[in-house]
Amino acid sequence: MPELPEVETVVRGLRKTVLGRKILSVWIGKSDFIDNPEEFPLLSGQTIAAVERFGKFMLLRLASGDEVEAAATVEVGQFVADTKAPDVVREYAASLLVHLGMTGQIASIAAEIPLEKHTHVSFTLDDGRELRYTDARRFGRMAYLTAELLAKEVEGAGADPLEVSATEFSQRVRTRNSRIKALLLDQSVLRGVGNIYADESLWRSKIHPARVGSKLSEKETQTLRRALQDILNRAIVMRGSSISDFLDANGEPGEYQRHHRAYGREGKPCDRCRTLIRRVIVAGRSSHFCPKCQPAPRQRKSKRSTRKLRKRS
DNA sequence: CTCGATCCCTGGACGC
DNA sequence: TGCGTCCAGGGATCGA
Repeated sequence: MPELPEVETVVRGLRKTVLGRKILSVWIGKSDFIDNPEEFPLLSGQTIAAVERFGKFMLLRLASGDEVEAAATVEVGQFVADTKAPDVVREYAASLLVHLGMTGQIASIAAEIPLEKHTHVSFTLDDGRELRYTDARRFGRMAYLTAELLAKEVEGAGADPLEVSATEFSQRVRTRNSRIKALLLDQSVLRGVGNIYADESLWRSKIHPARVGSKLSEKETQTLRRALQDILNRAIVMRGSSISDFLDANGEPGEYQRHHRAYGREGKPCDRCRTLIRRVIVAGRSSHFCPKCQPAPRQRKSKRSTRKLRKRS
């Protein structure tokens, strides 16, 4: 599932393949994952002036006519820190927002190659290729946004986990009574973290996923922040984790899944203490952790000590 | 504020 | 071979 490192990997790939390309026409198949498919014809004639990442979102910045020239000065293939994105947003009149959801893929494909079964959007480009969006489960999202709508979209977004300061991270985590796993996954707390990197960073920092944010010590909180940043950076270098069907913009898998220590390792020995990794549901998501290295919190306040087992008919 | 439940969607794993 | 069932999960939404 594409999280920050996977999205960053795709973005870097797209910068090499579609930056500066002009969109000639748009084809849409199924459109129930698109906010405003009826506006997509407006993309025709526009040029992809920049490709940016904002949390798990990708933004294809569009320019028409005069704007193209100005946009030509945008640095190519260079990492663009996105902490200032809310400001940068207004420099483009329009943007295409793309969220890969669980199974989304986007890439520049030679036009003569037949569409795949679940390709739902295809942009014809001026280099004879097509920028295609493929997404079997359609948990992804696309939207054509004016600068104004994009600003609204981005409003209230969490901090960039790679840029967040020690102070801000602490403030965002230690003032909350939610469990840390939920906080890490909450895009209004941090933008870009998903299930894999939440579990990996908690394992690294030896924090149980059900611990409550406000009950973490400052030291634990900063250990977590450093672990998260280090893991995300390493994952980016390895071009993300290929679980299920993540492929980058060149159709190639990432390598970071080989380095997972908790995620997907239920029943396997912890790399630190050999205790078997466990999987439980926290915040509605499966959470992998070492029961020894990541001790469970005392107890959570609950109305009934007996928990109801969900019945299945 | 925080929680759990539910829904969206489809492929893949598994049981029979 | 084929069918039914369950599960995965990001995010929105709703009621408690």
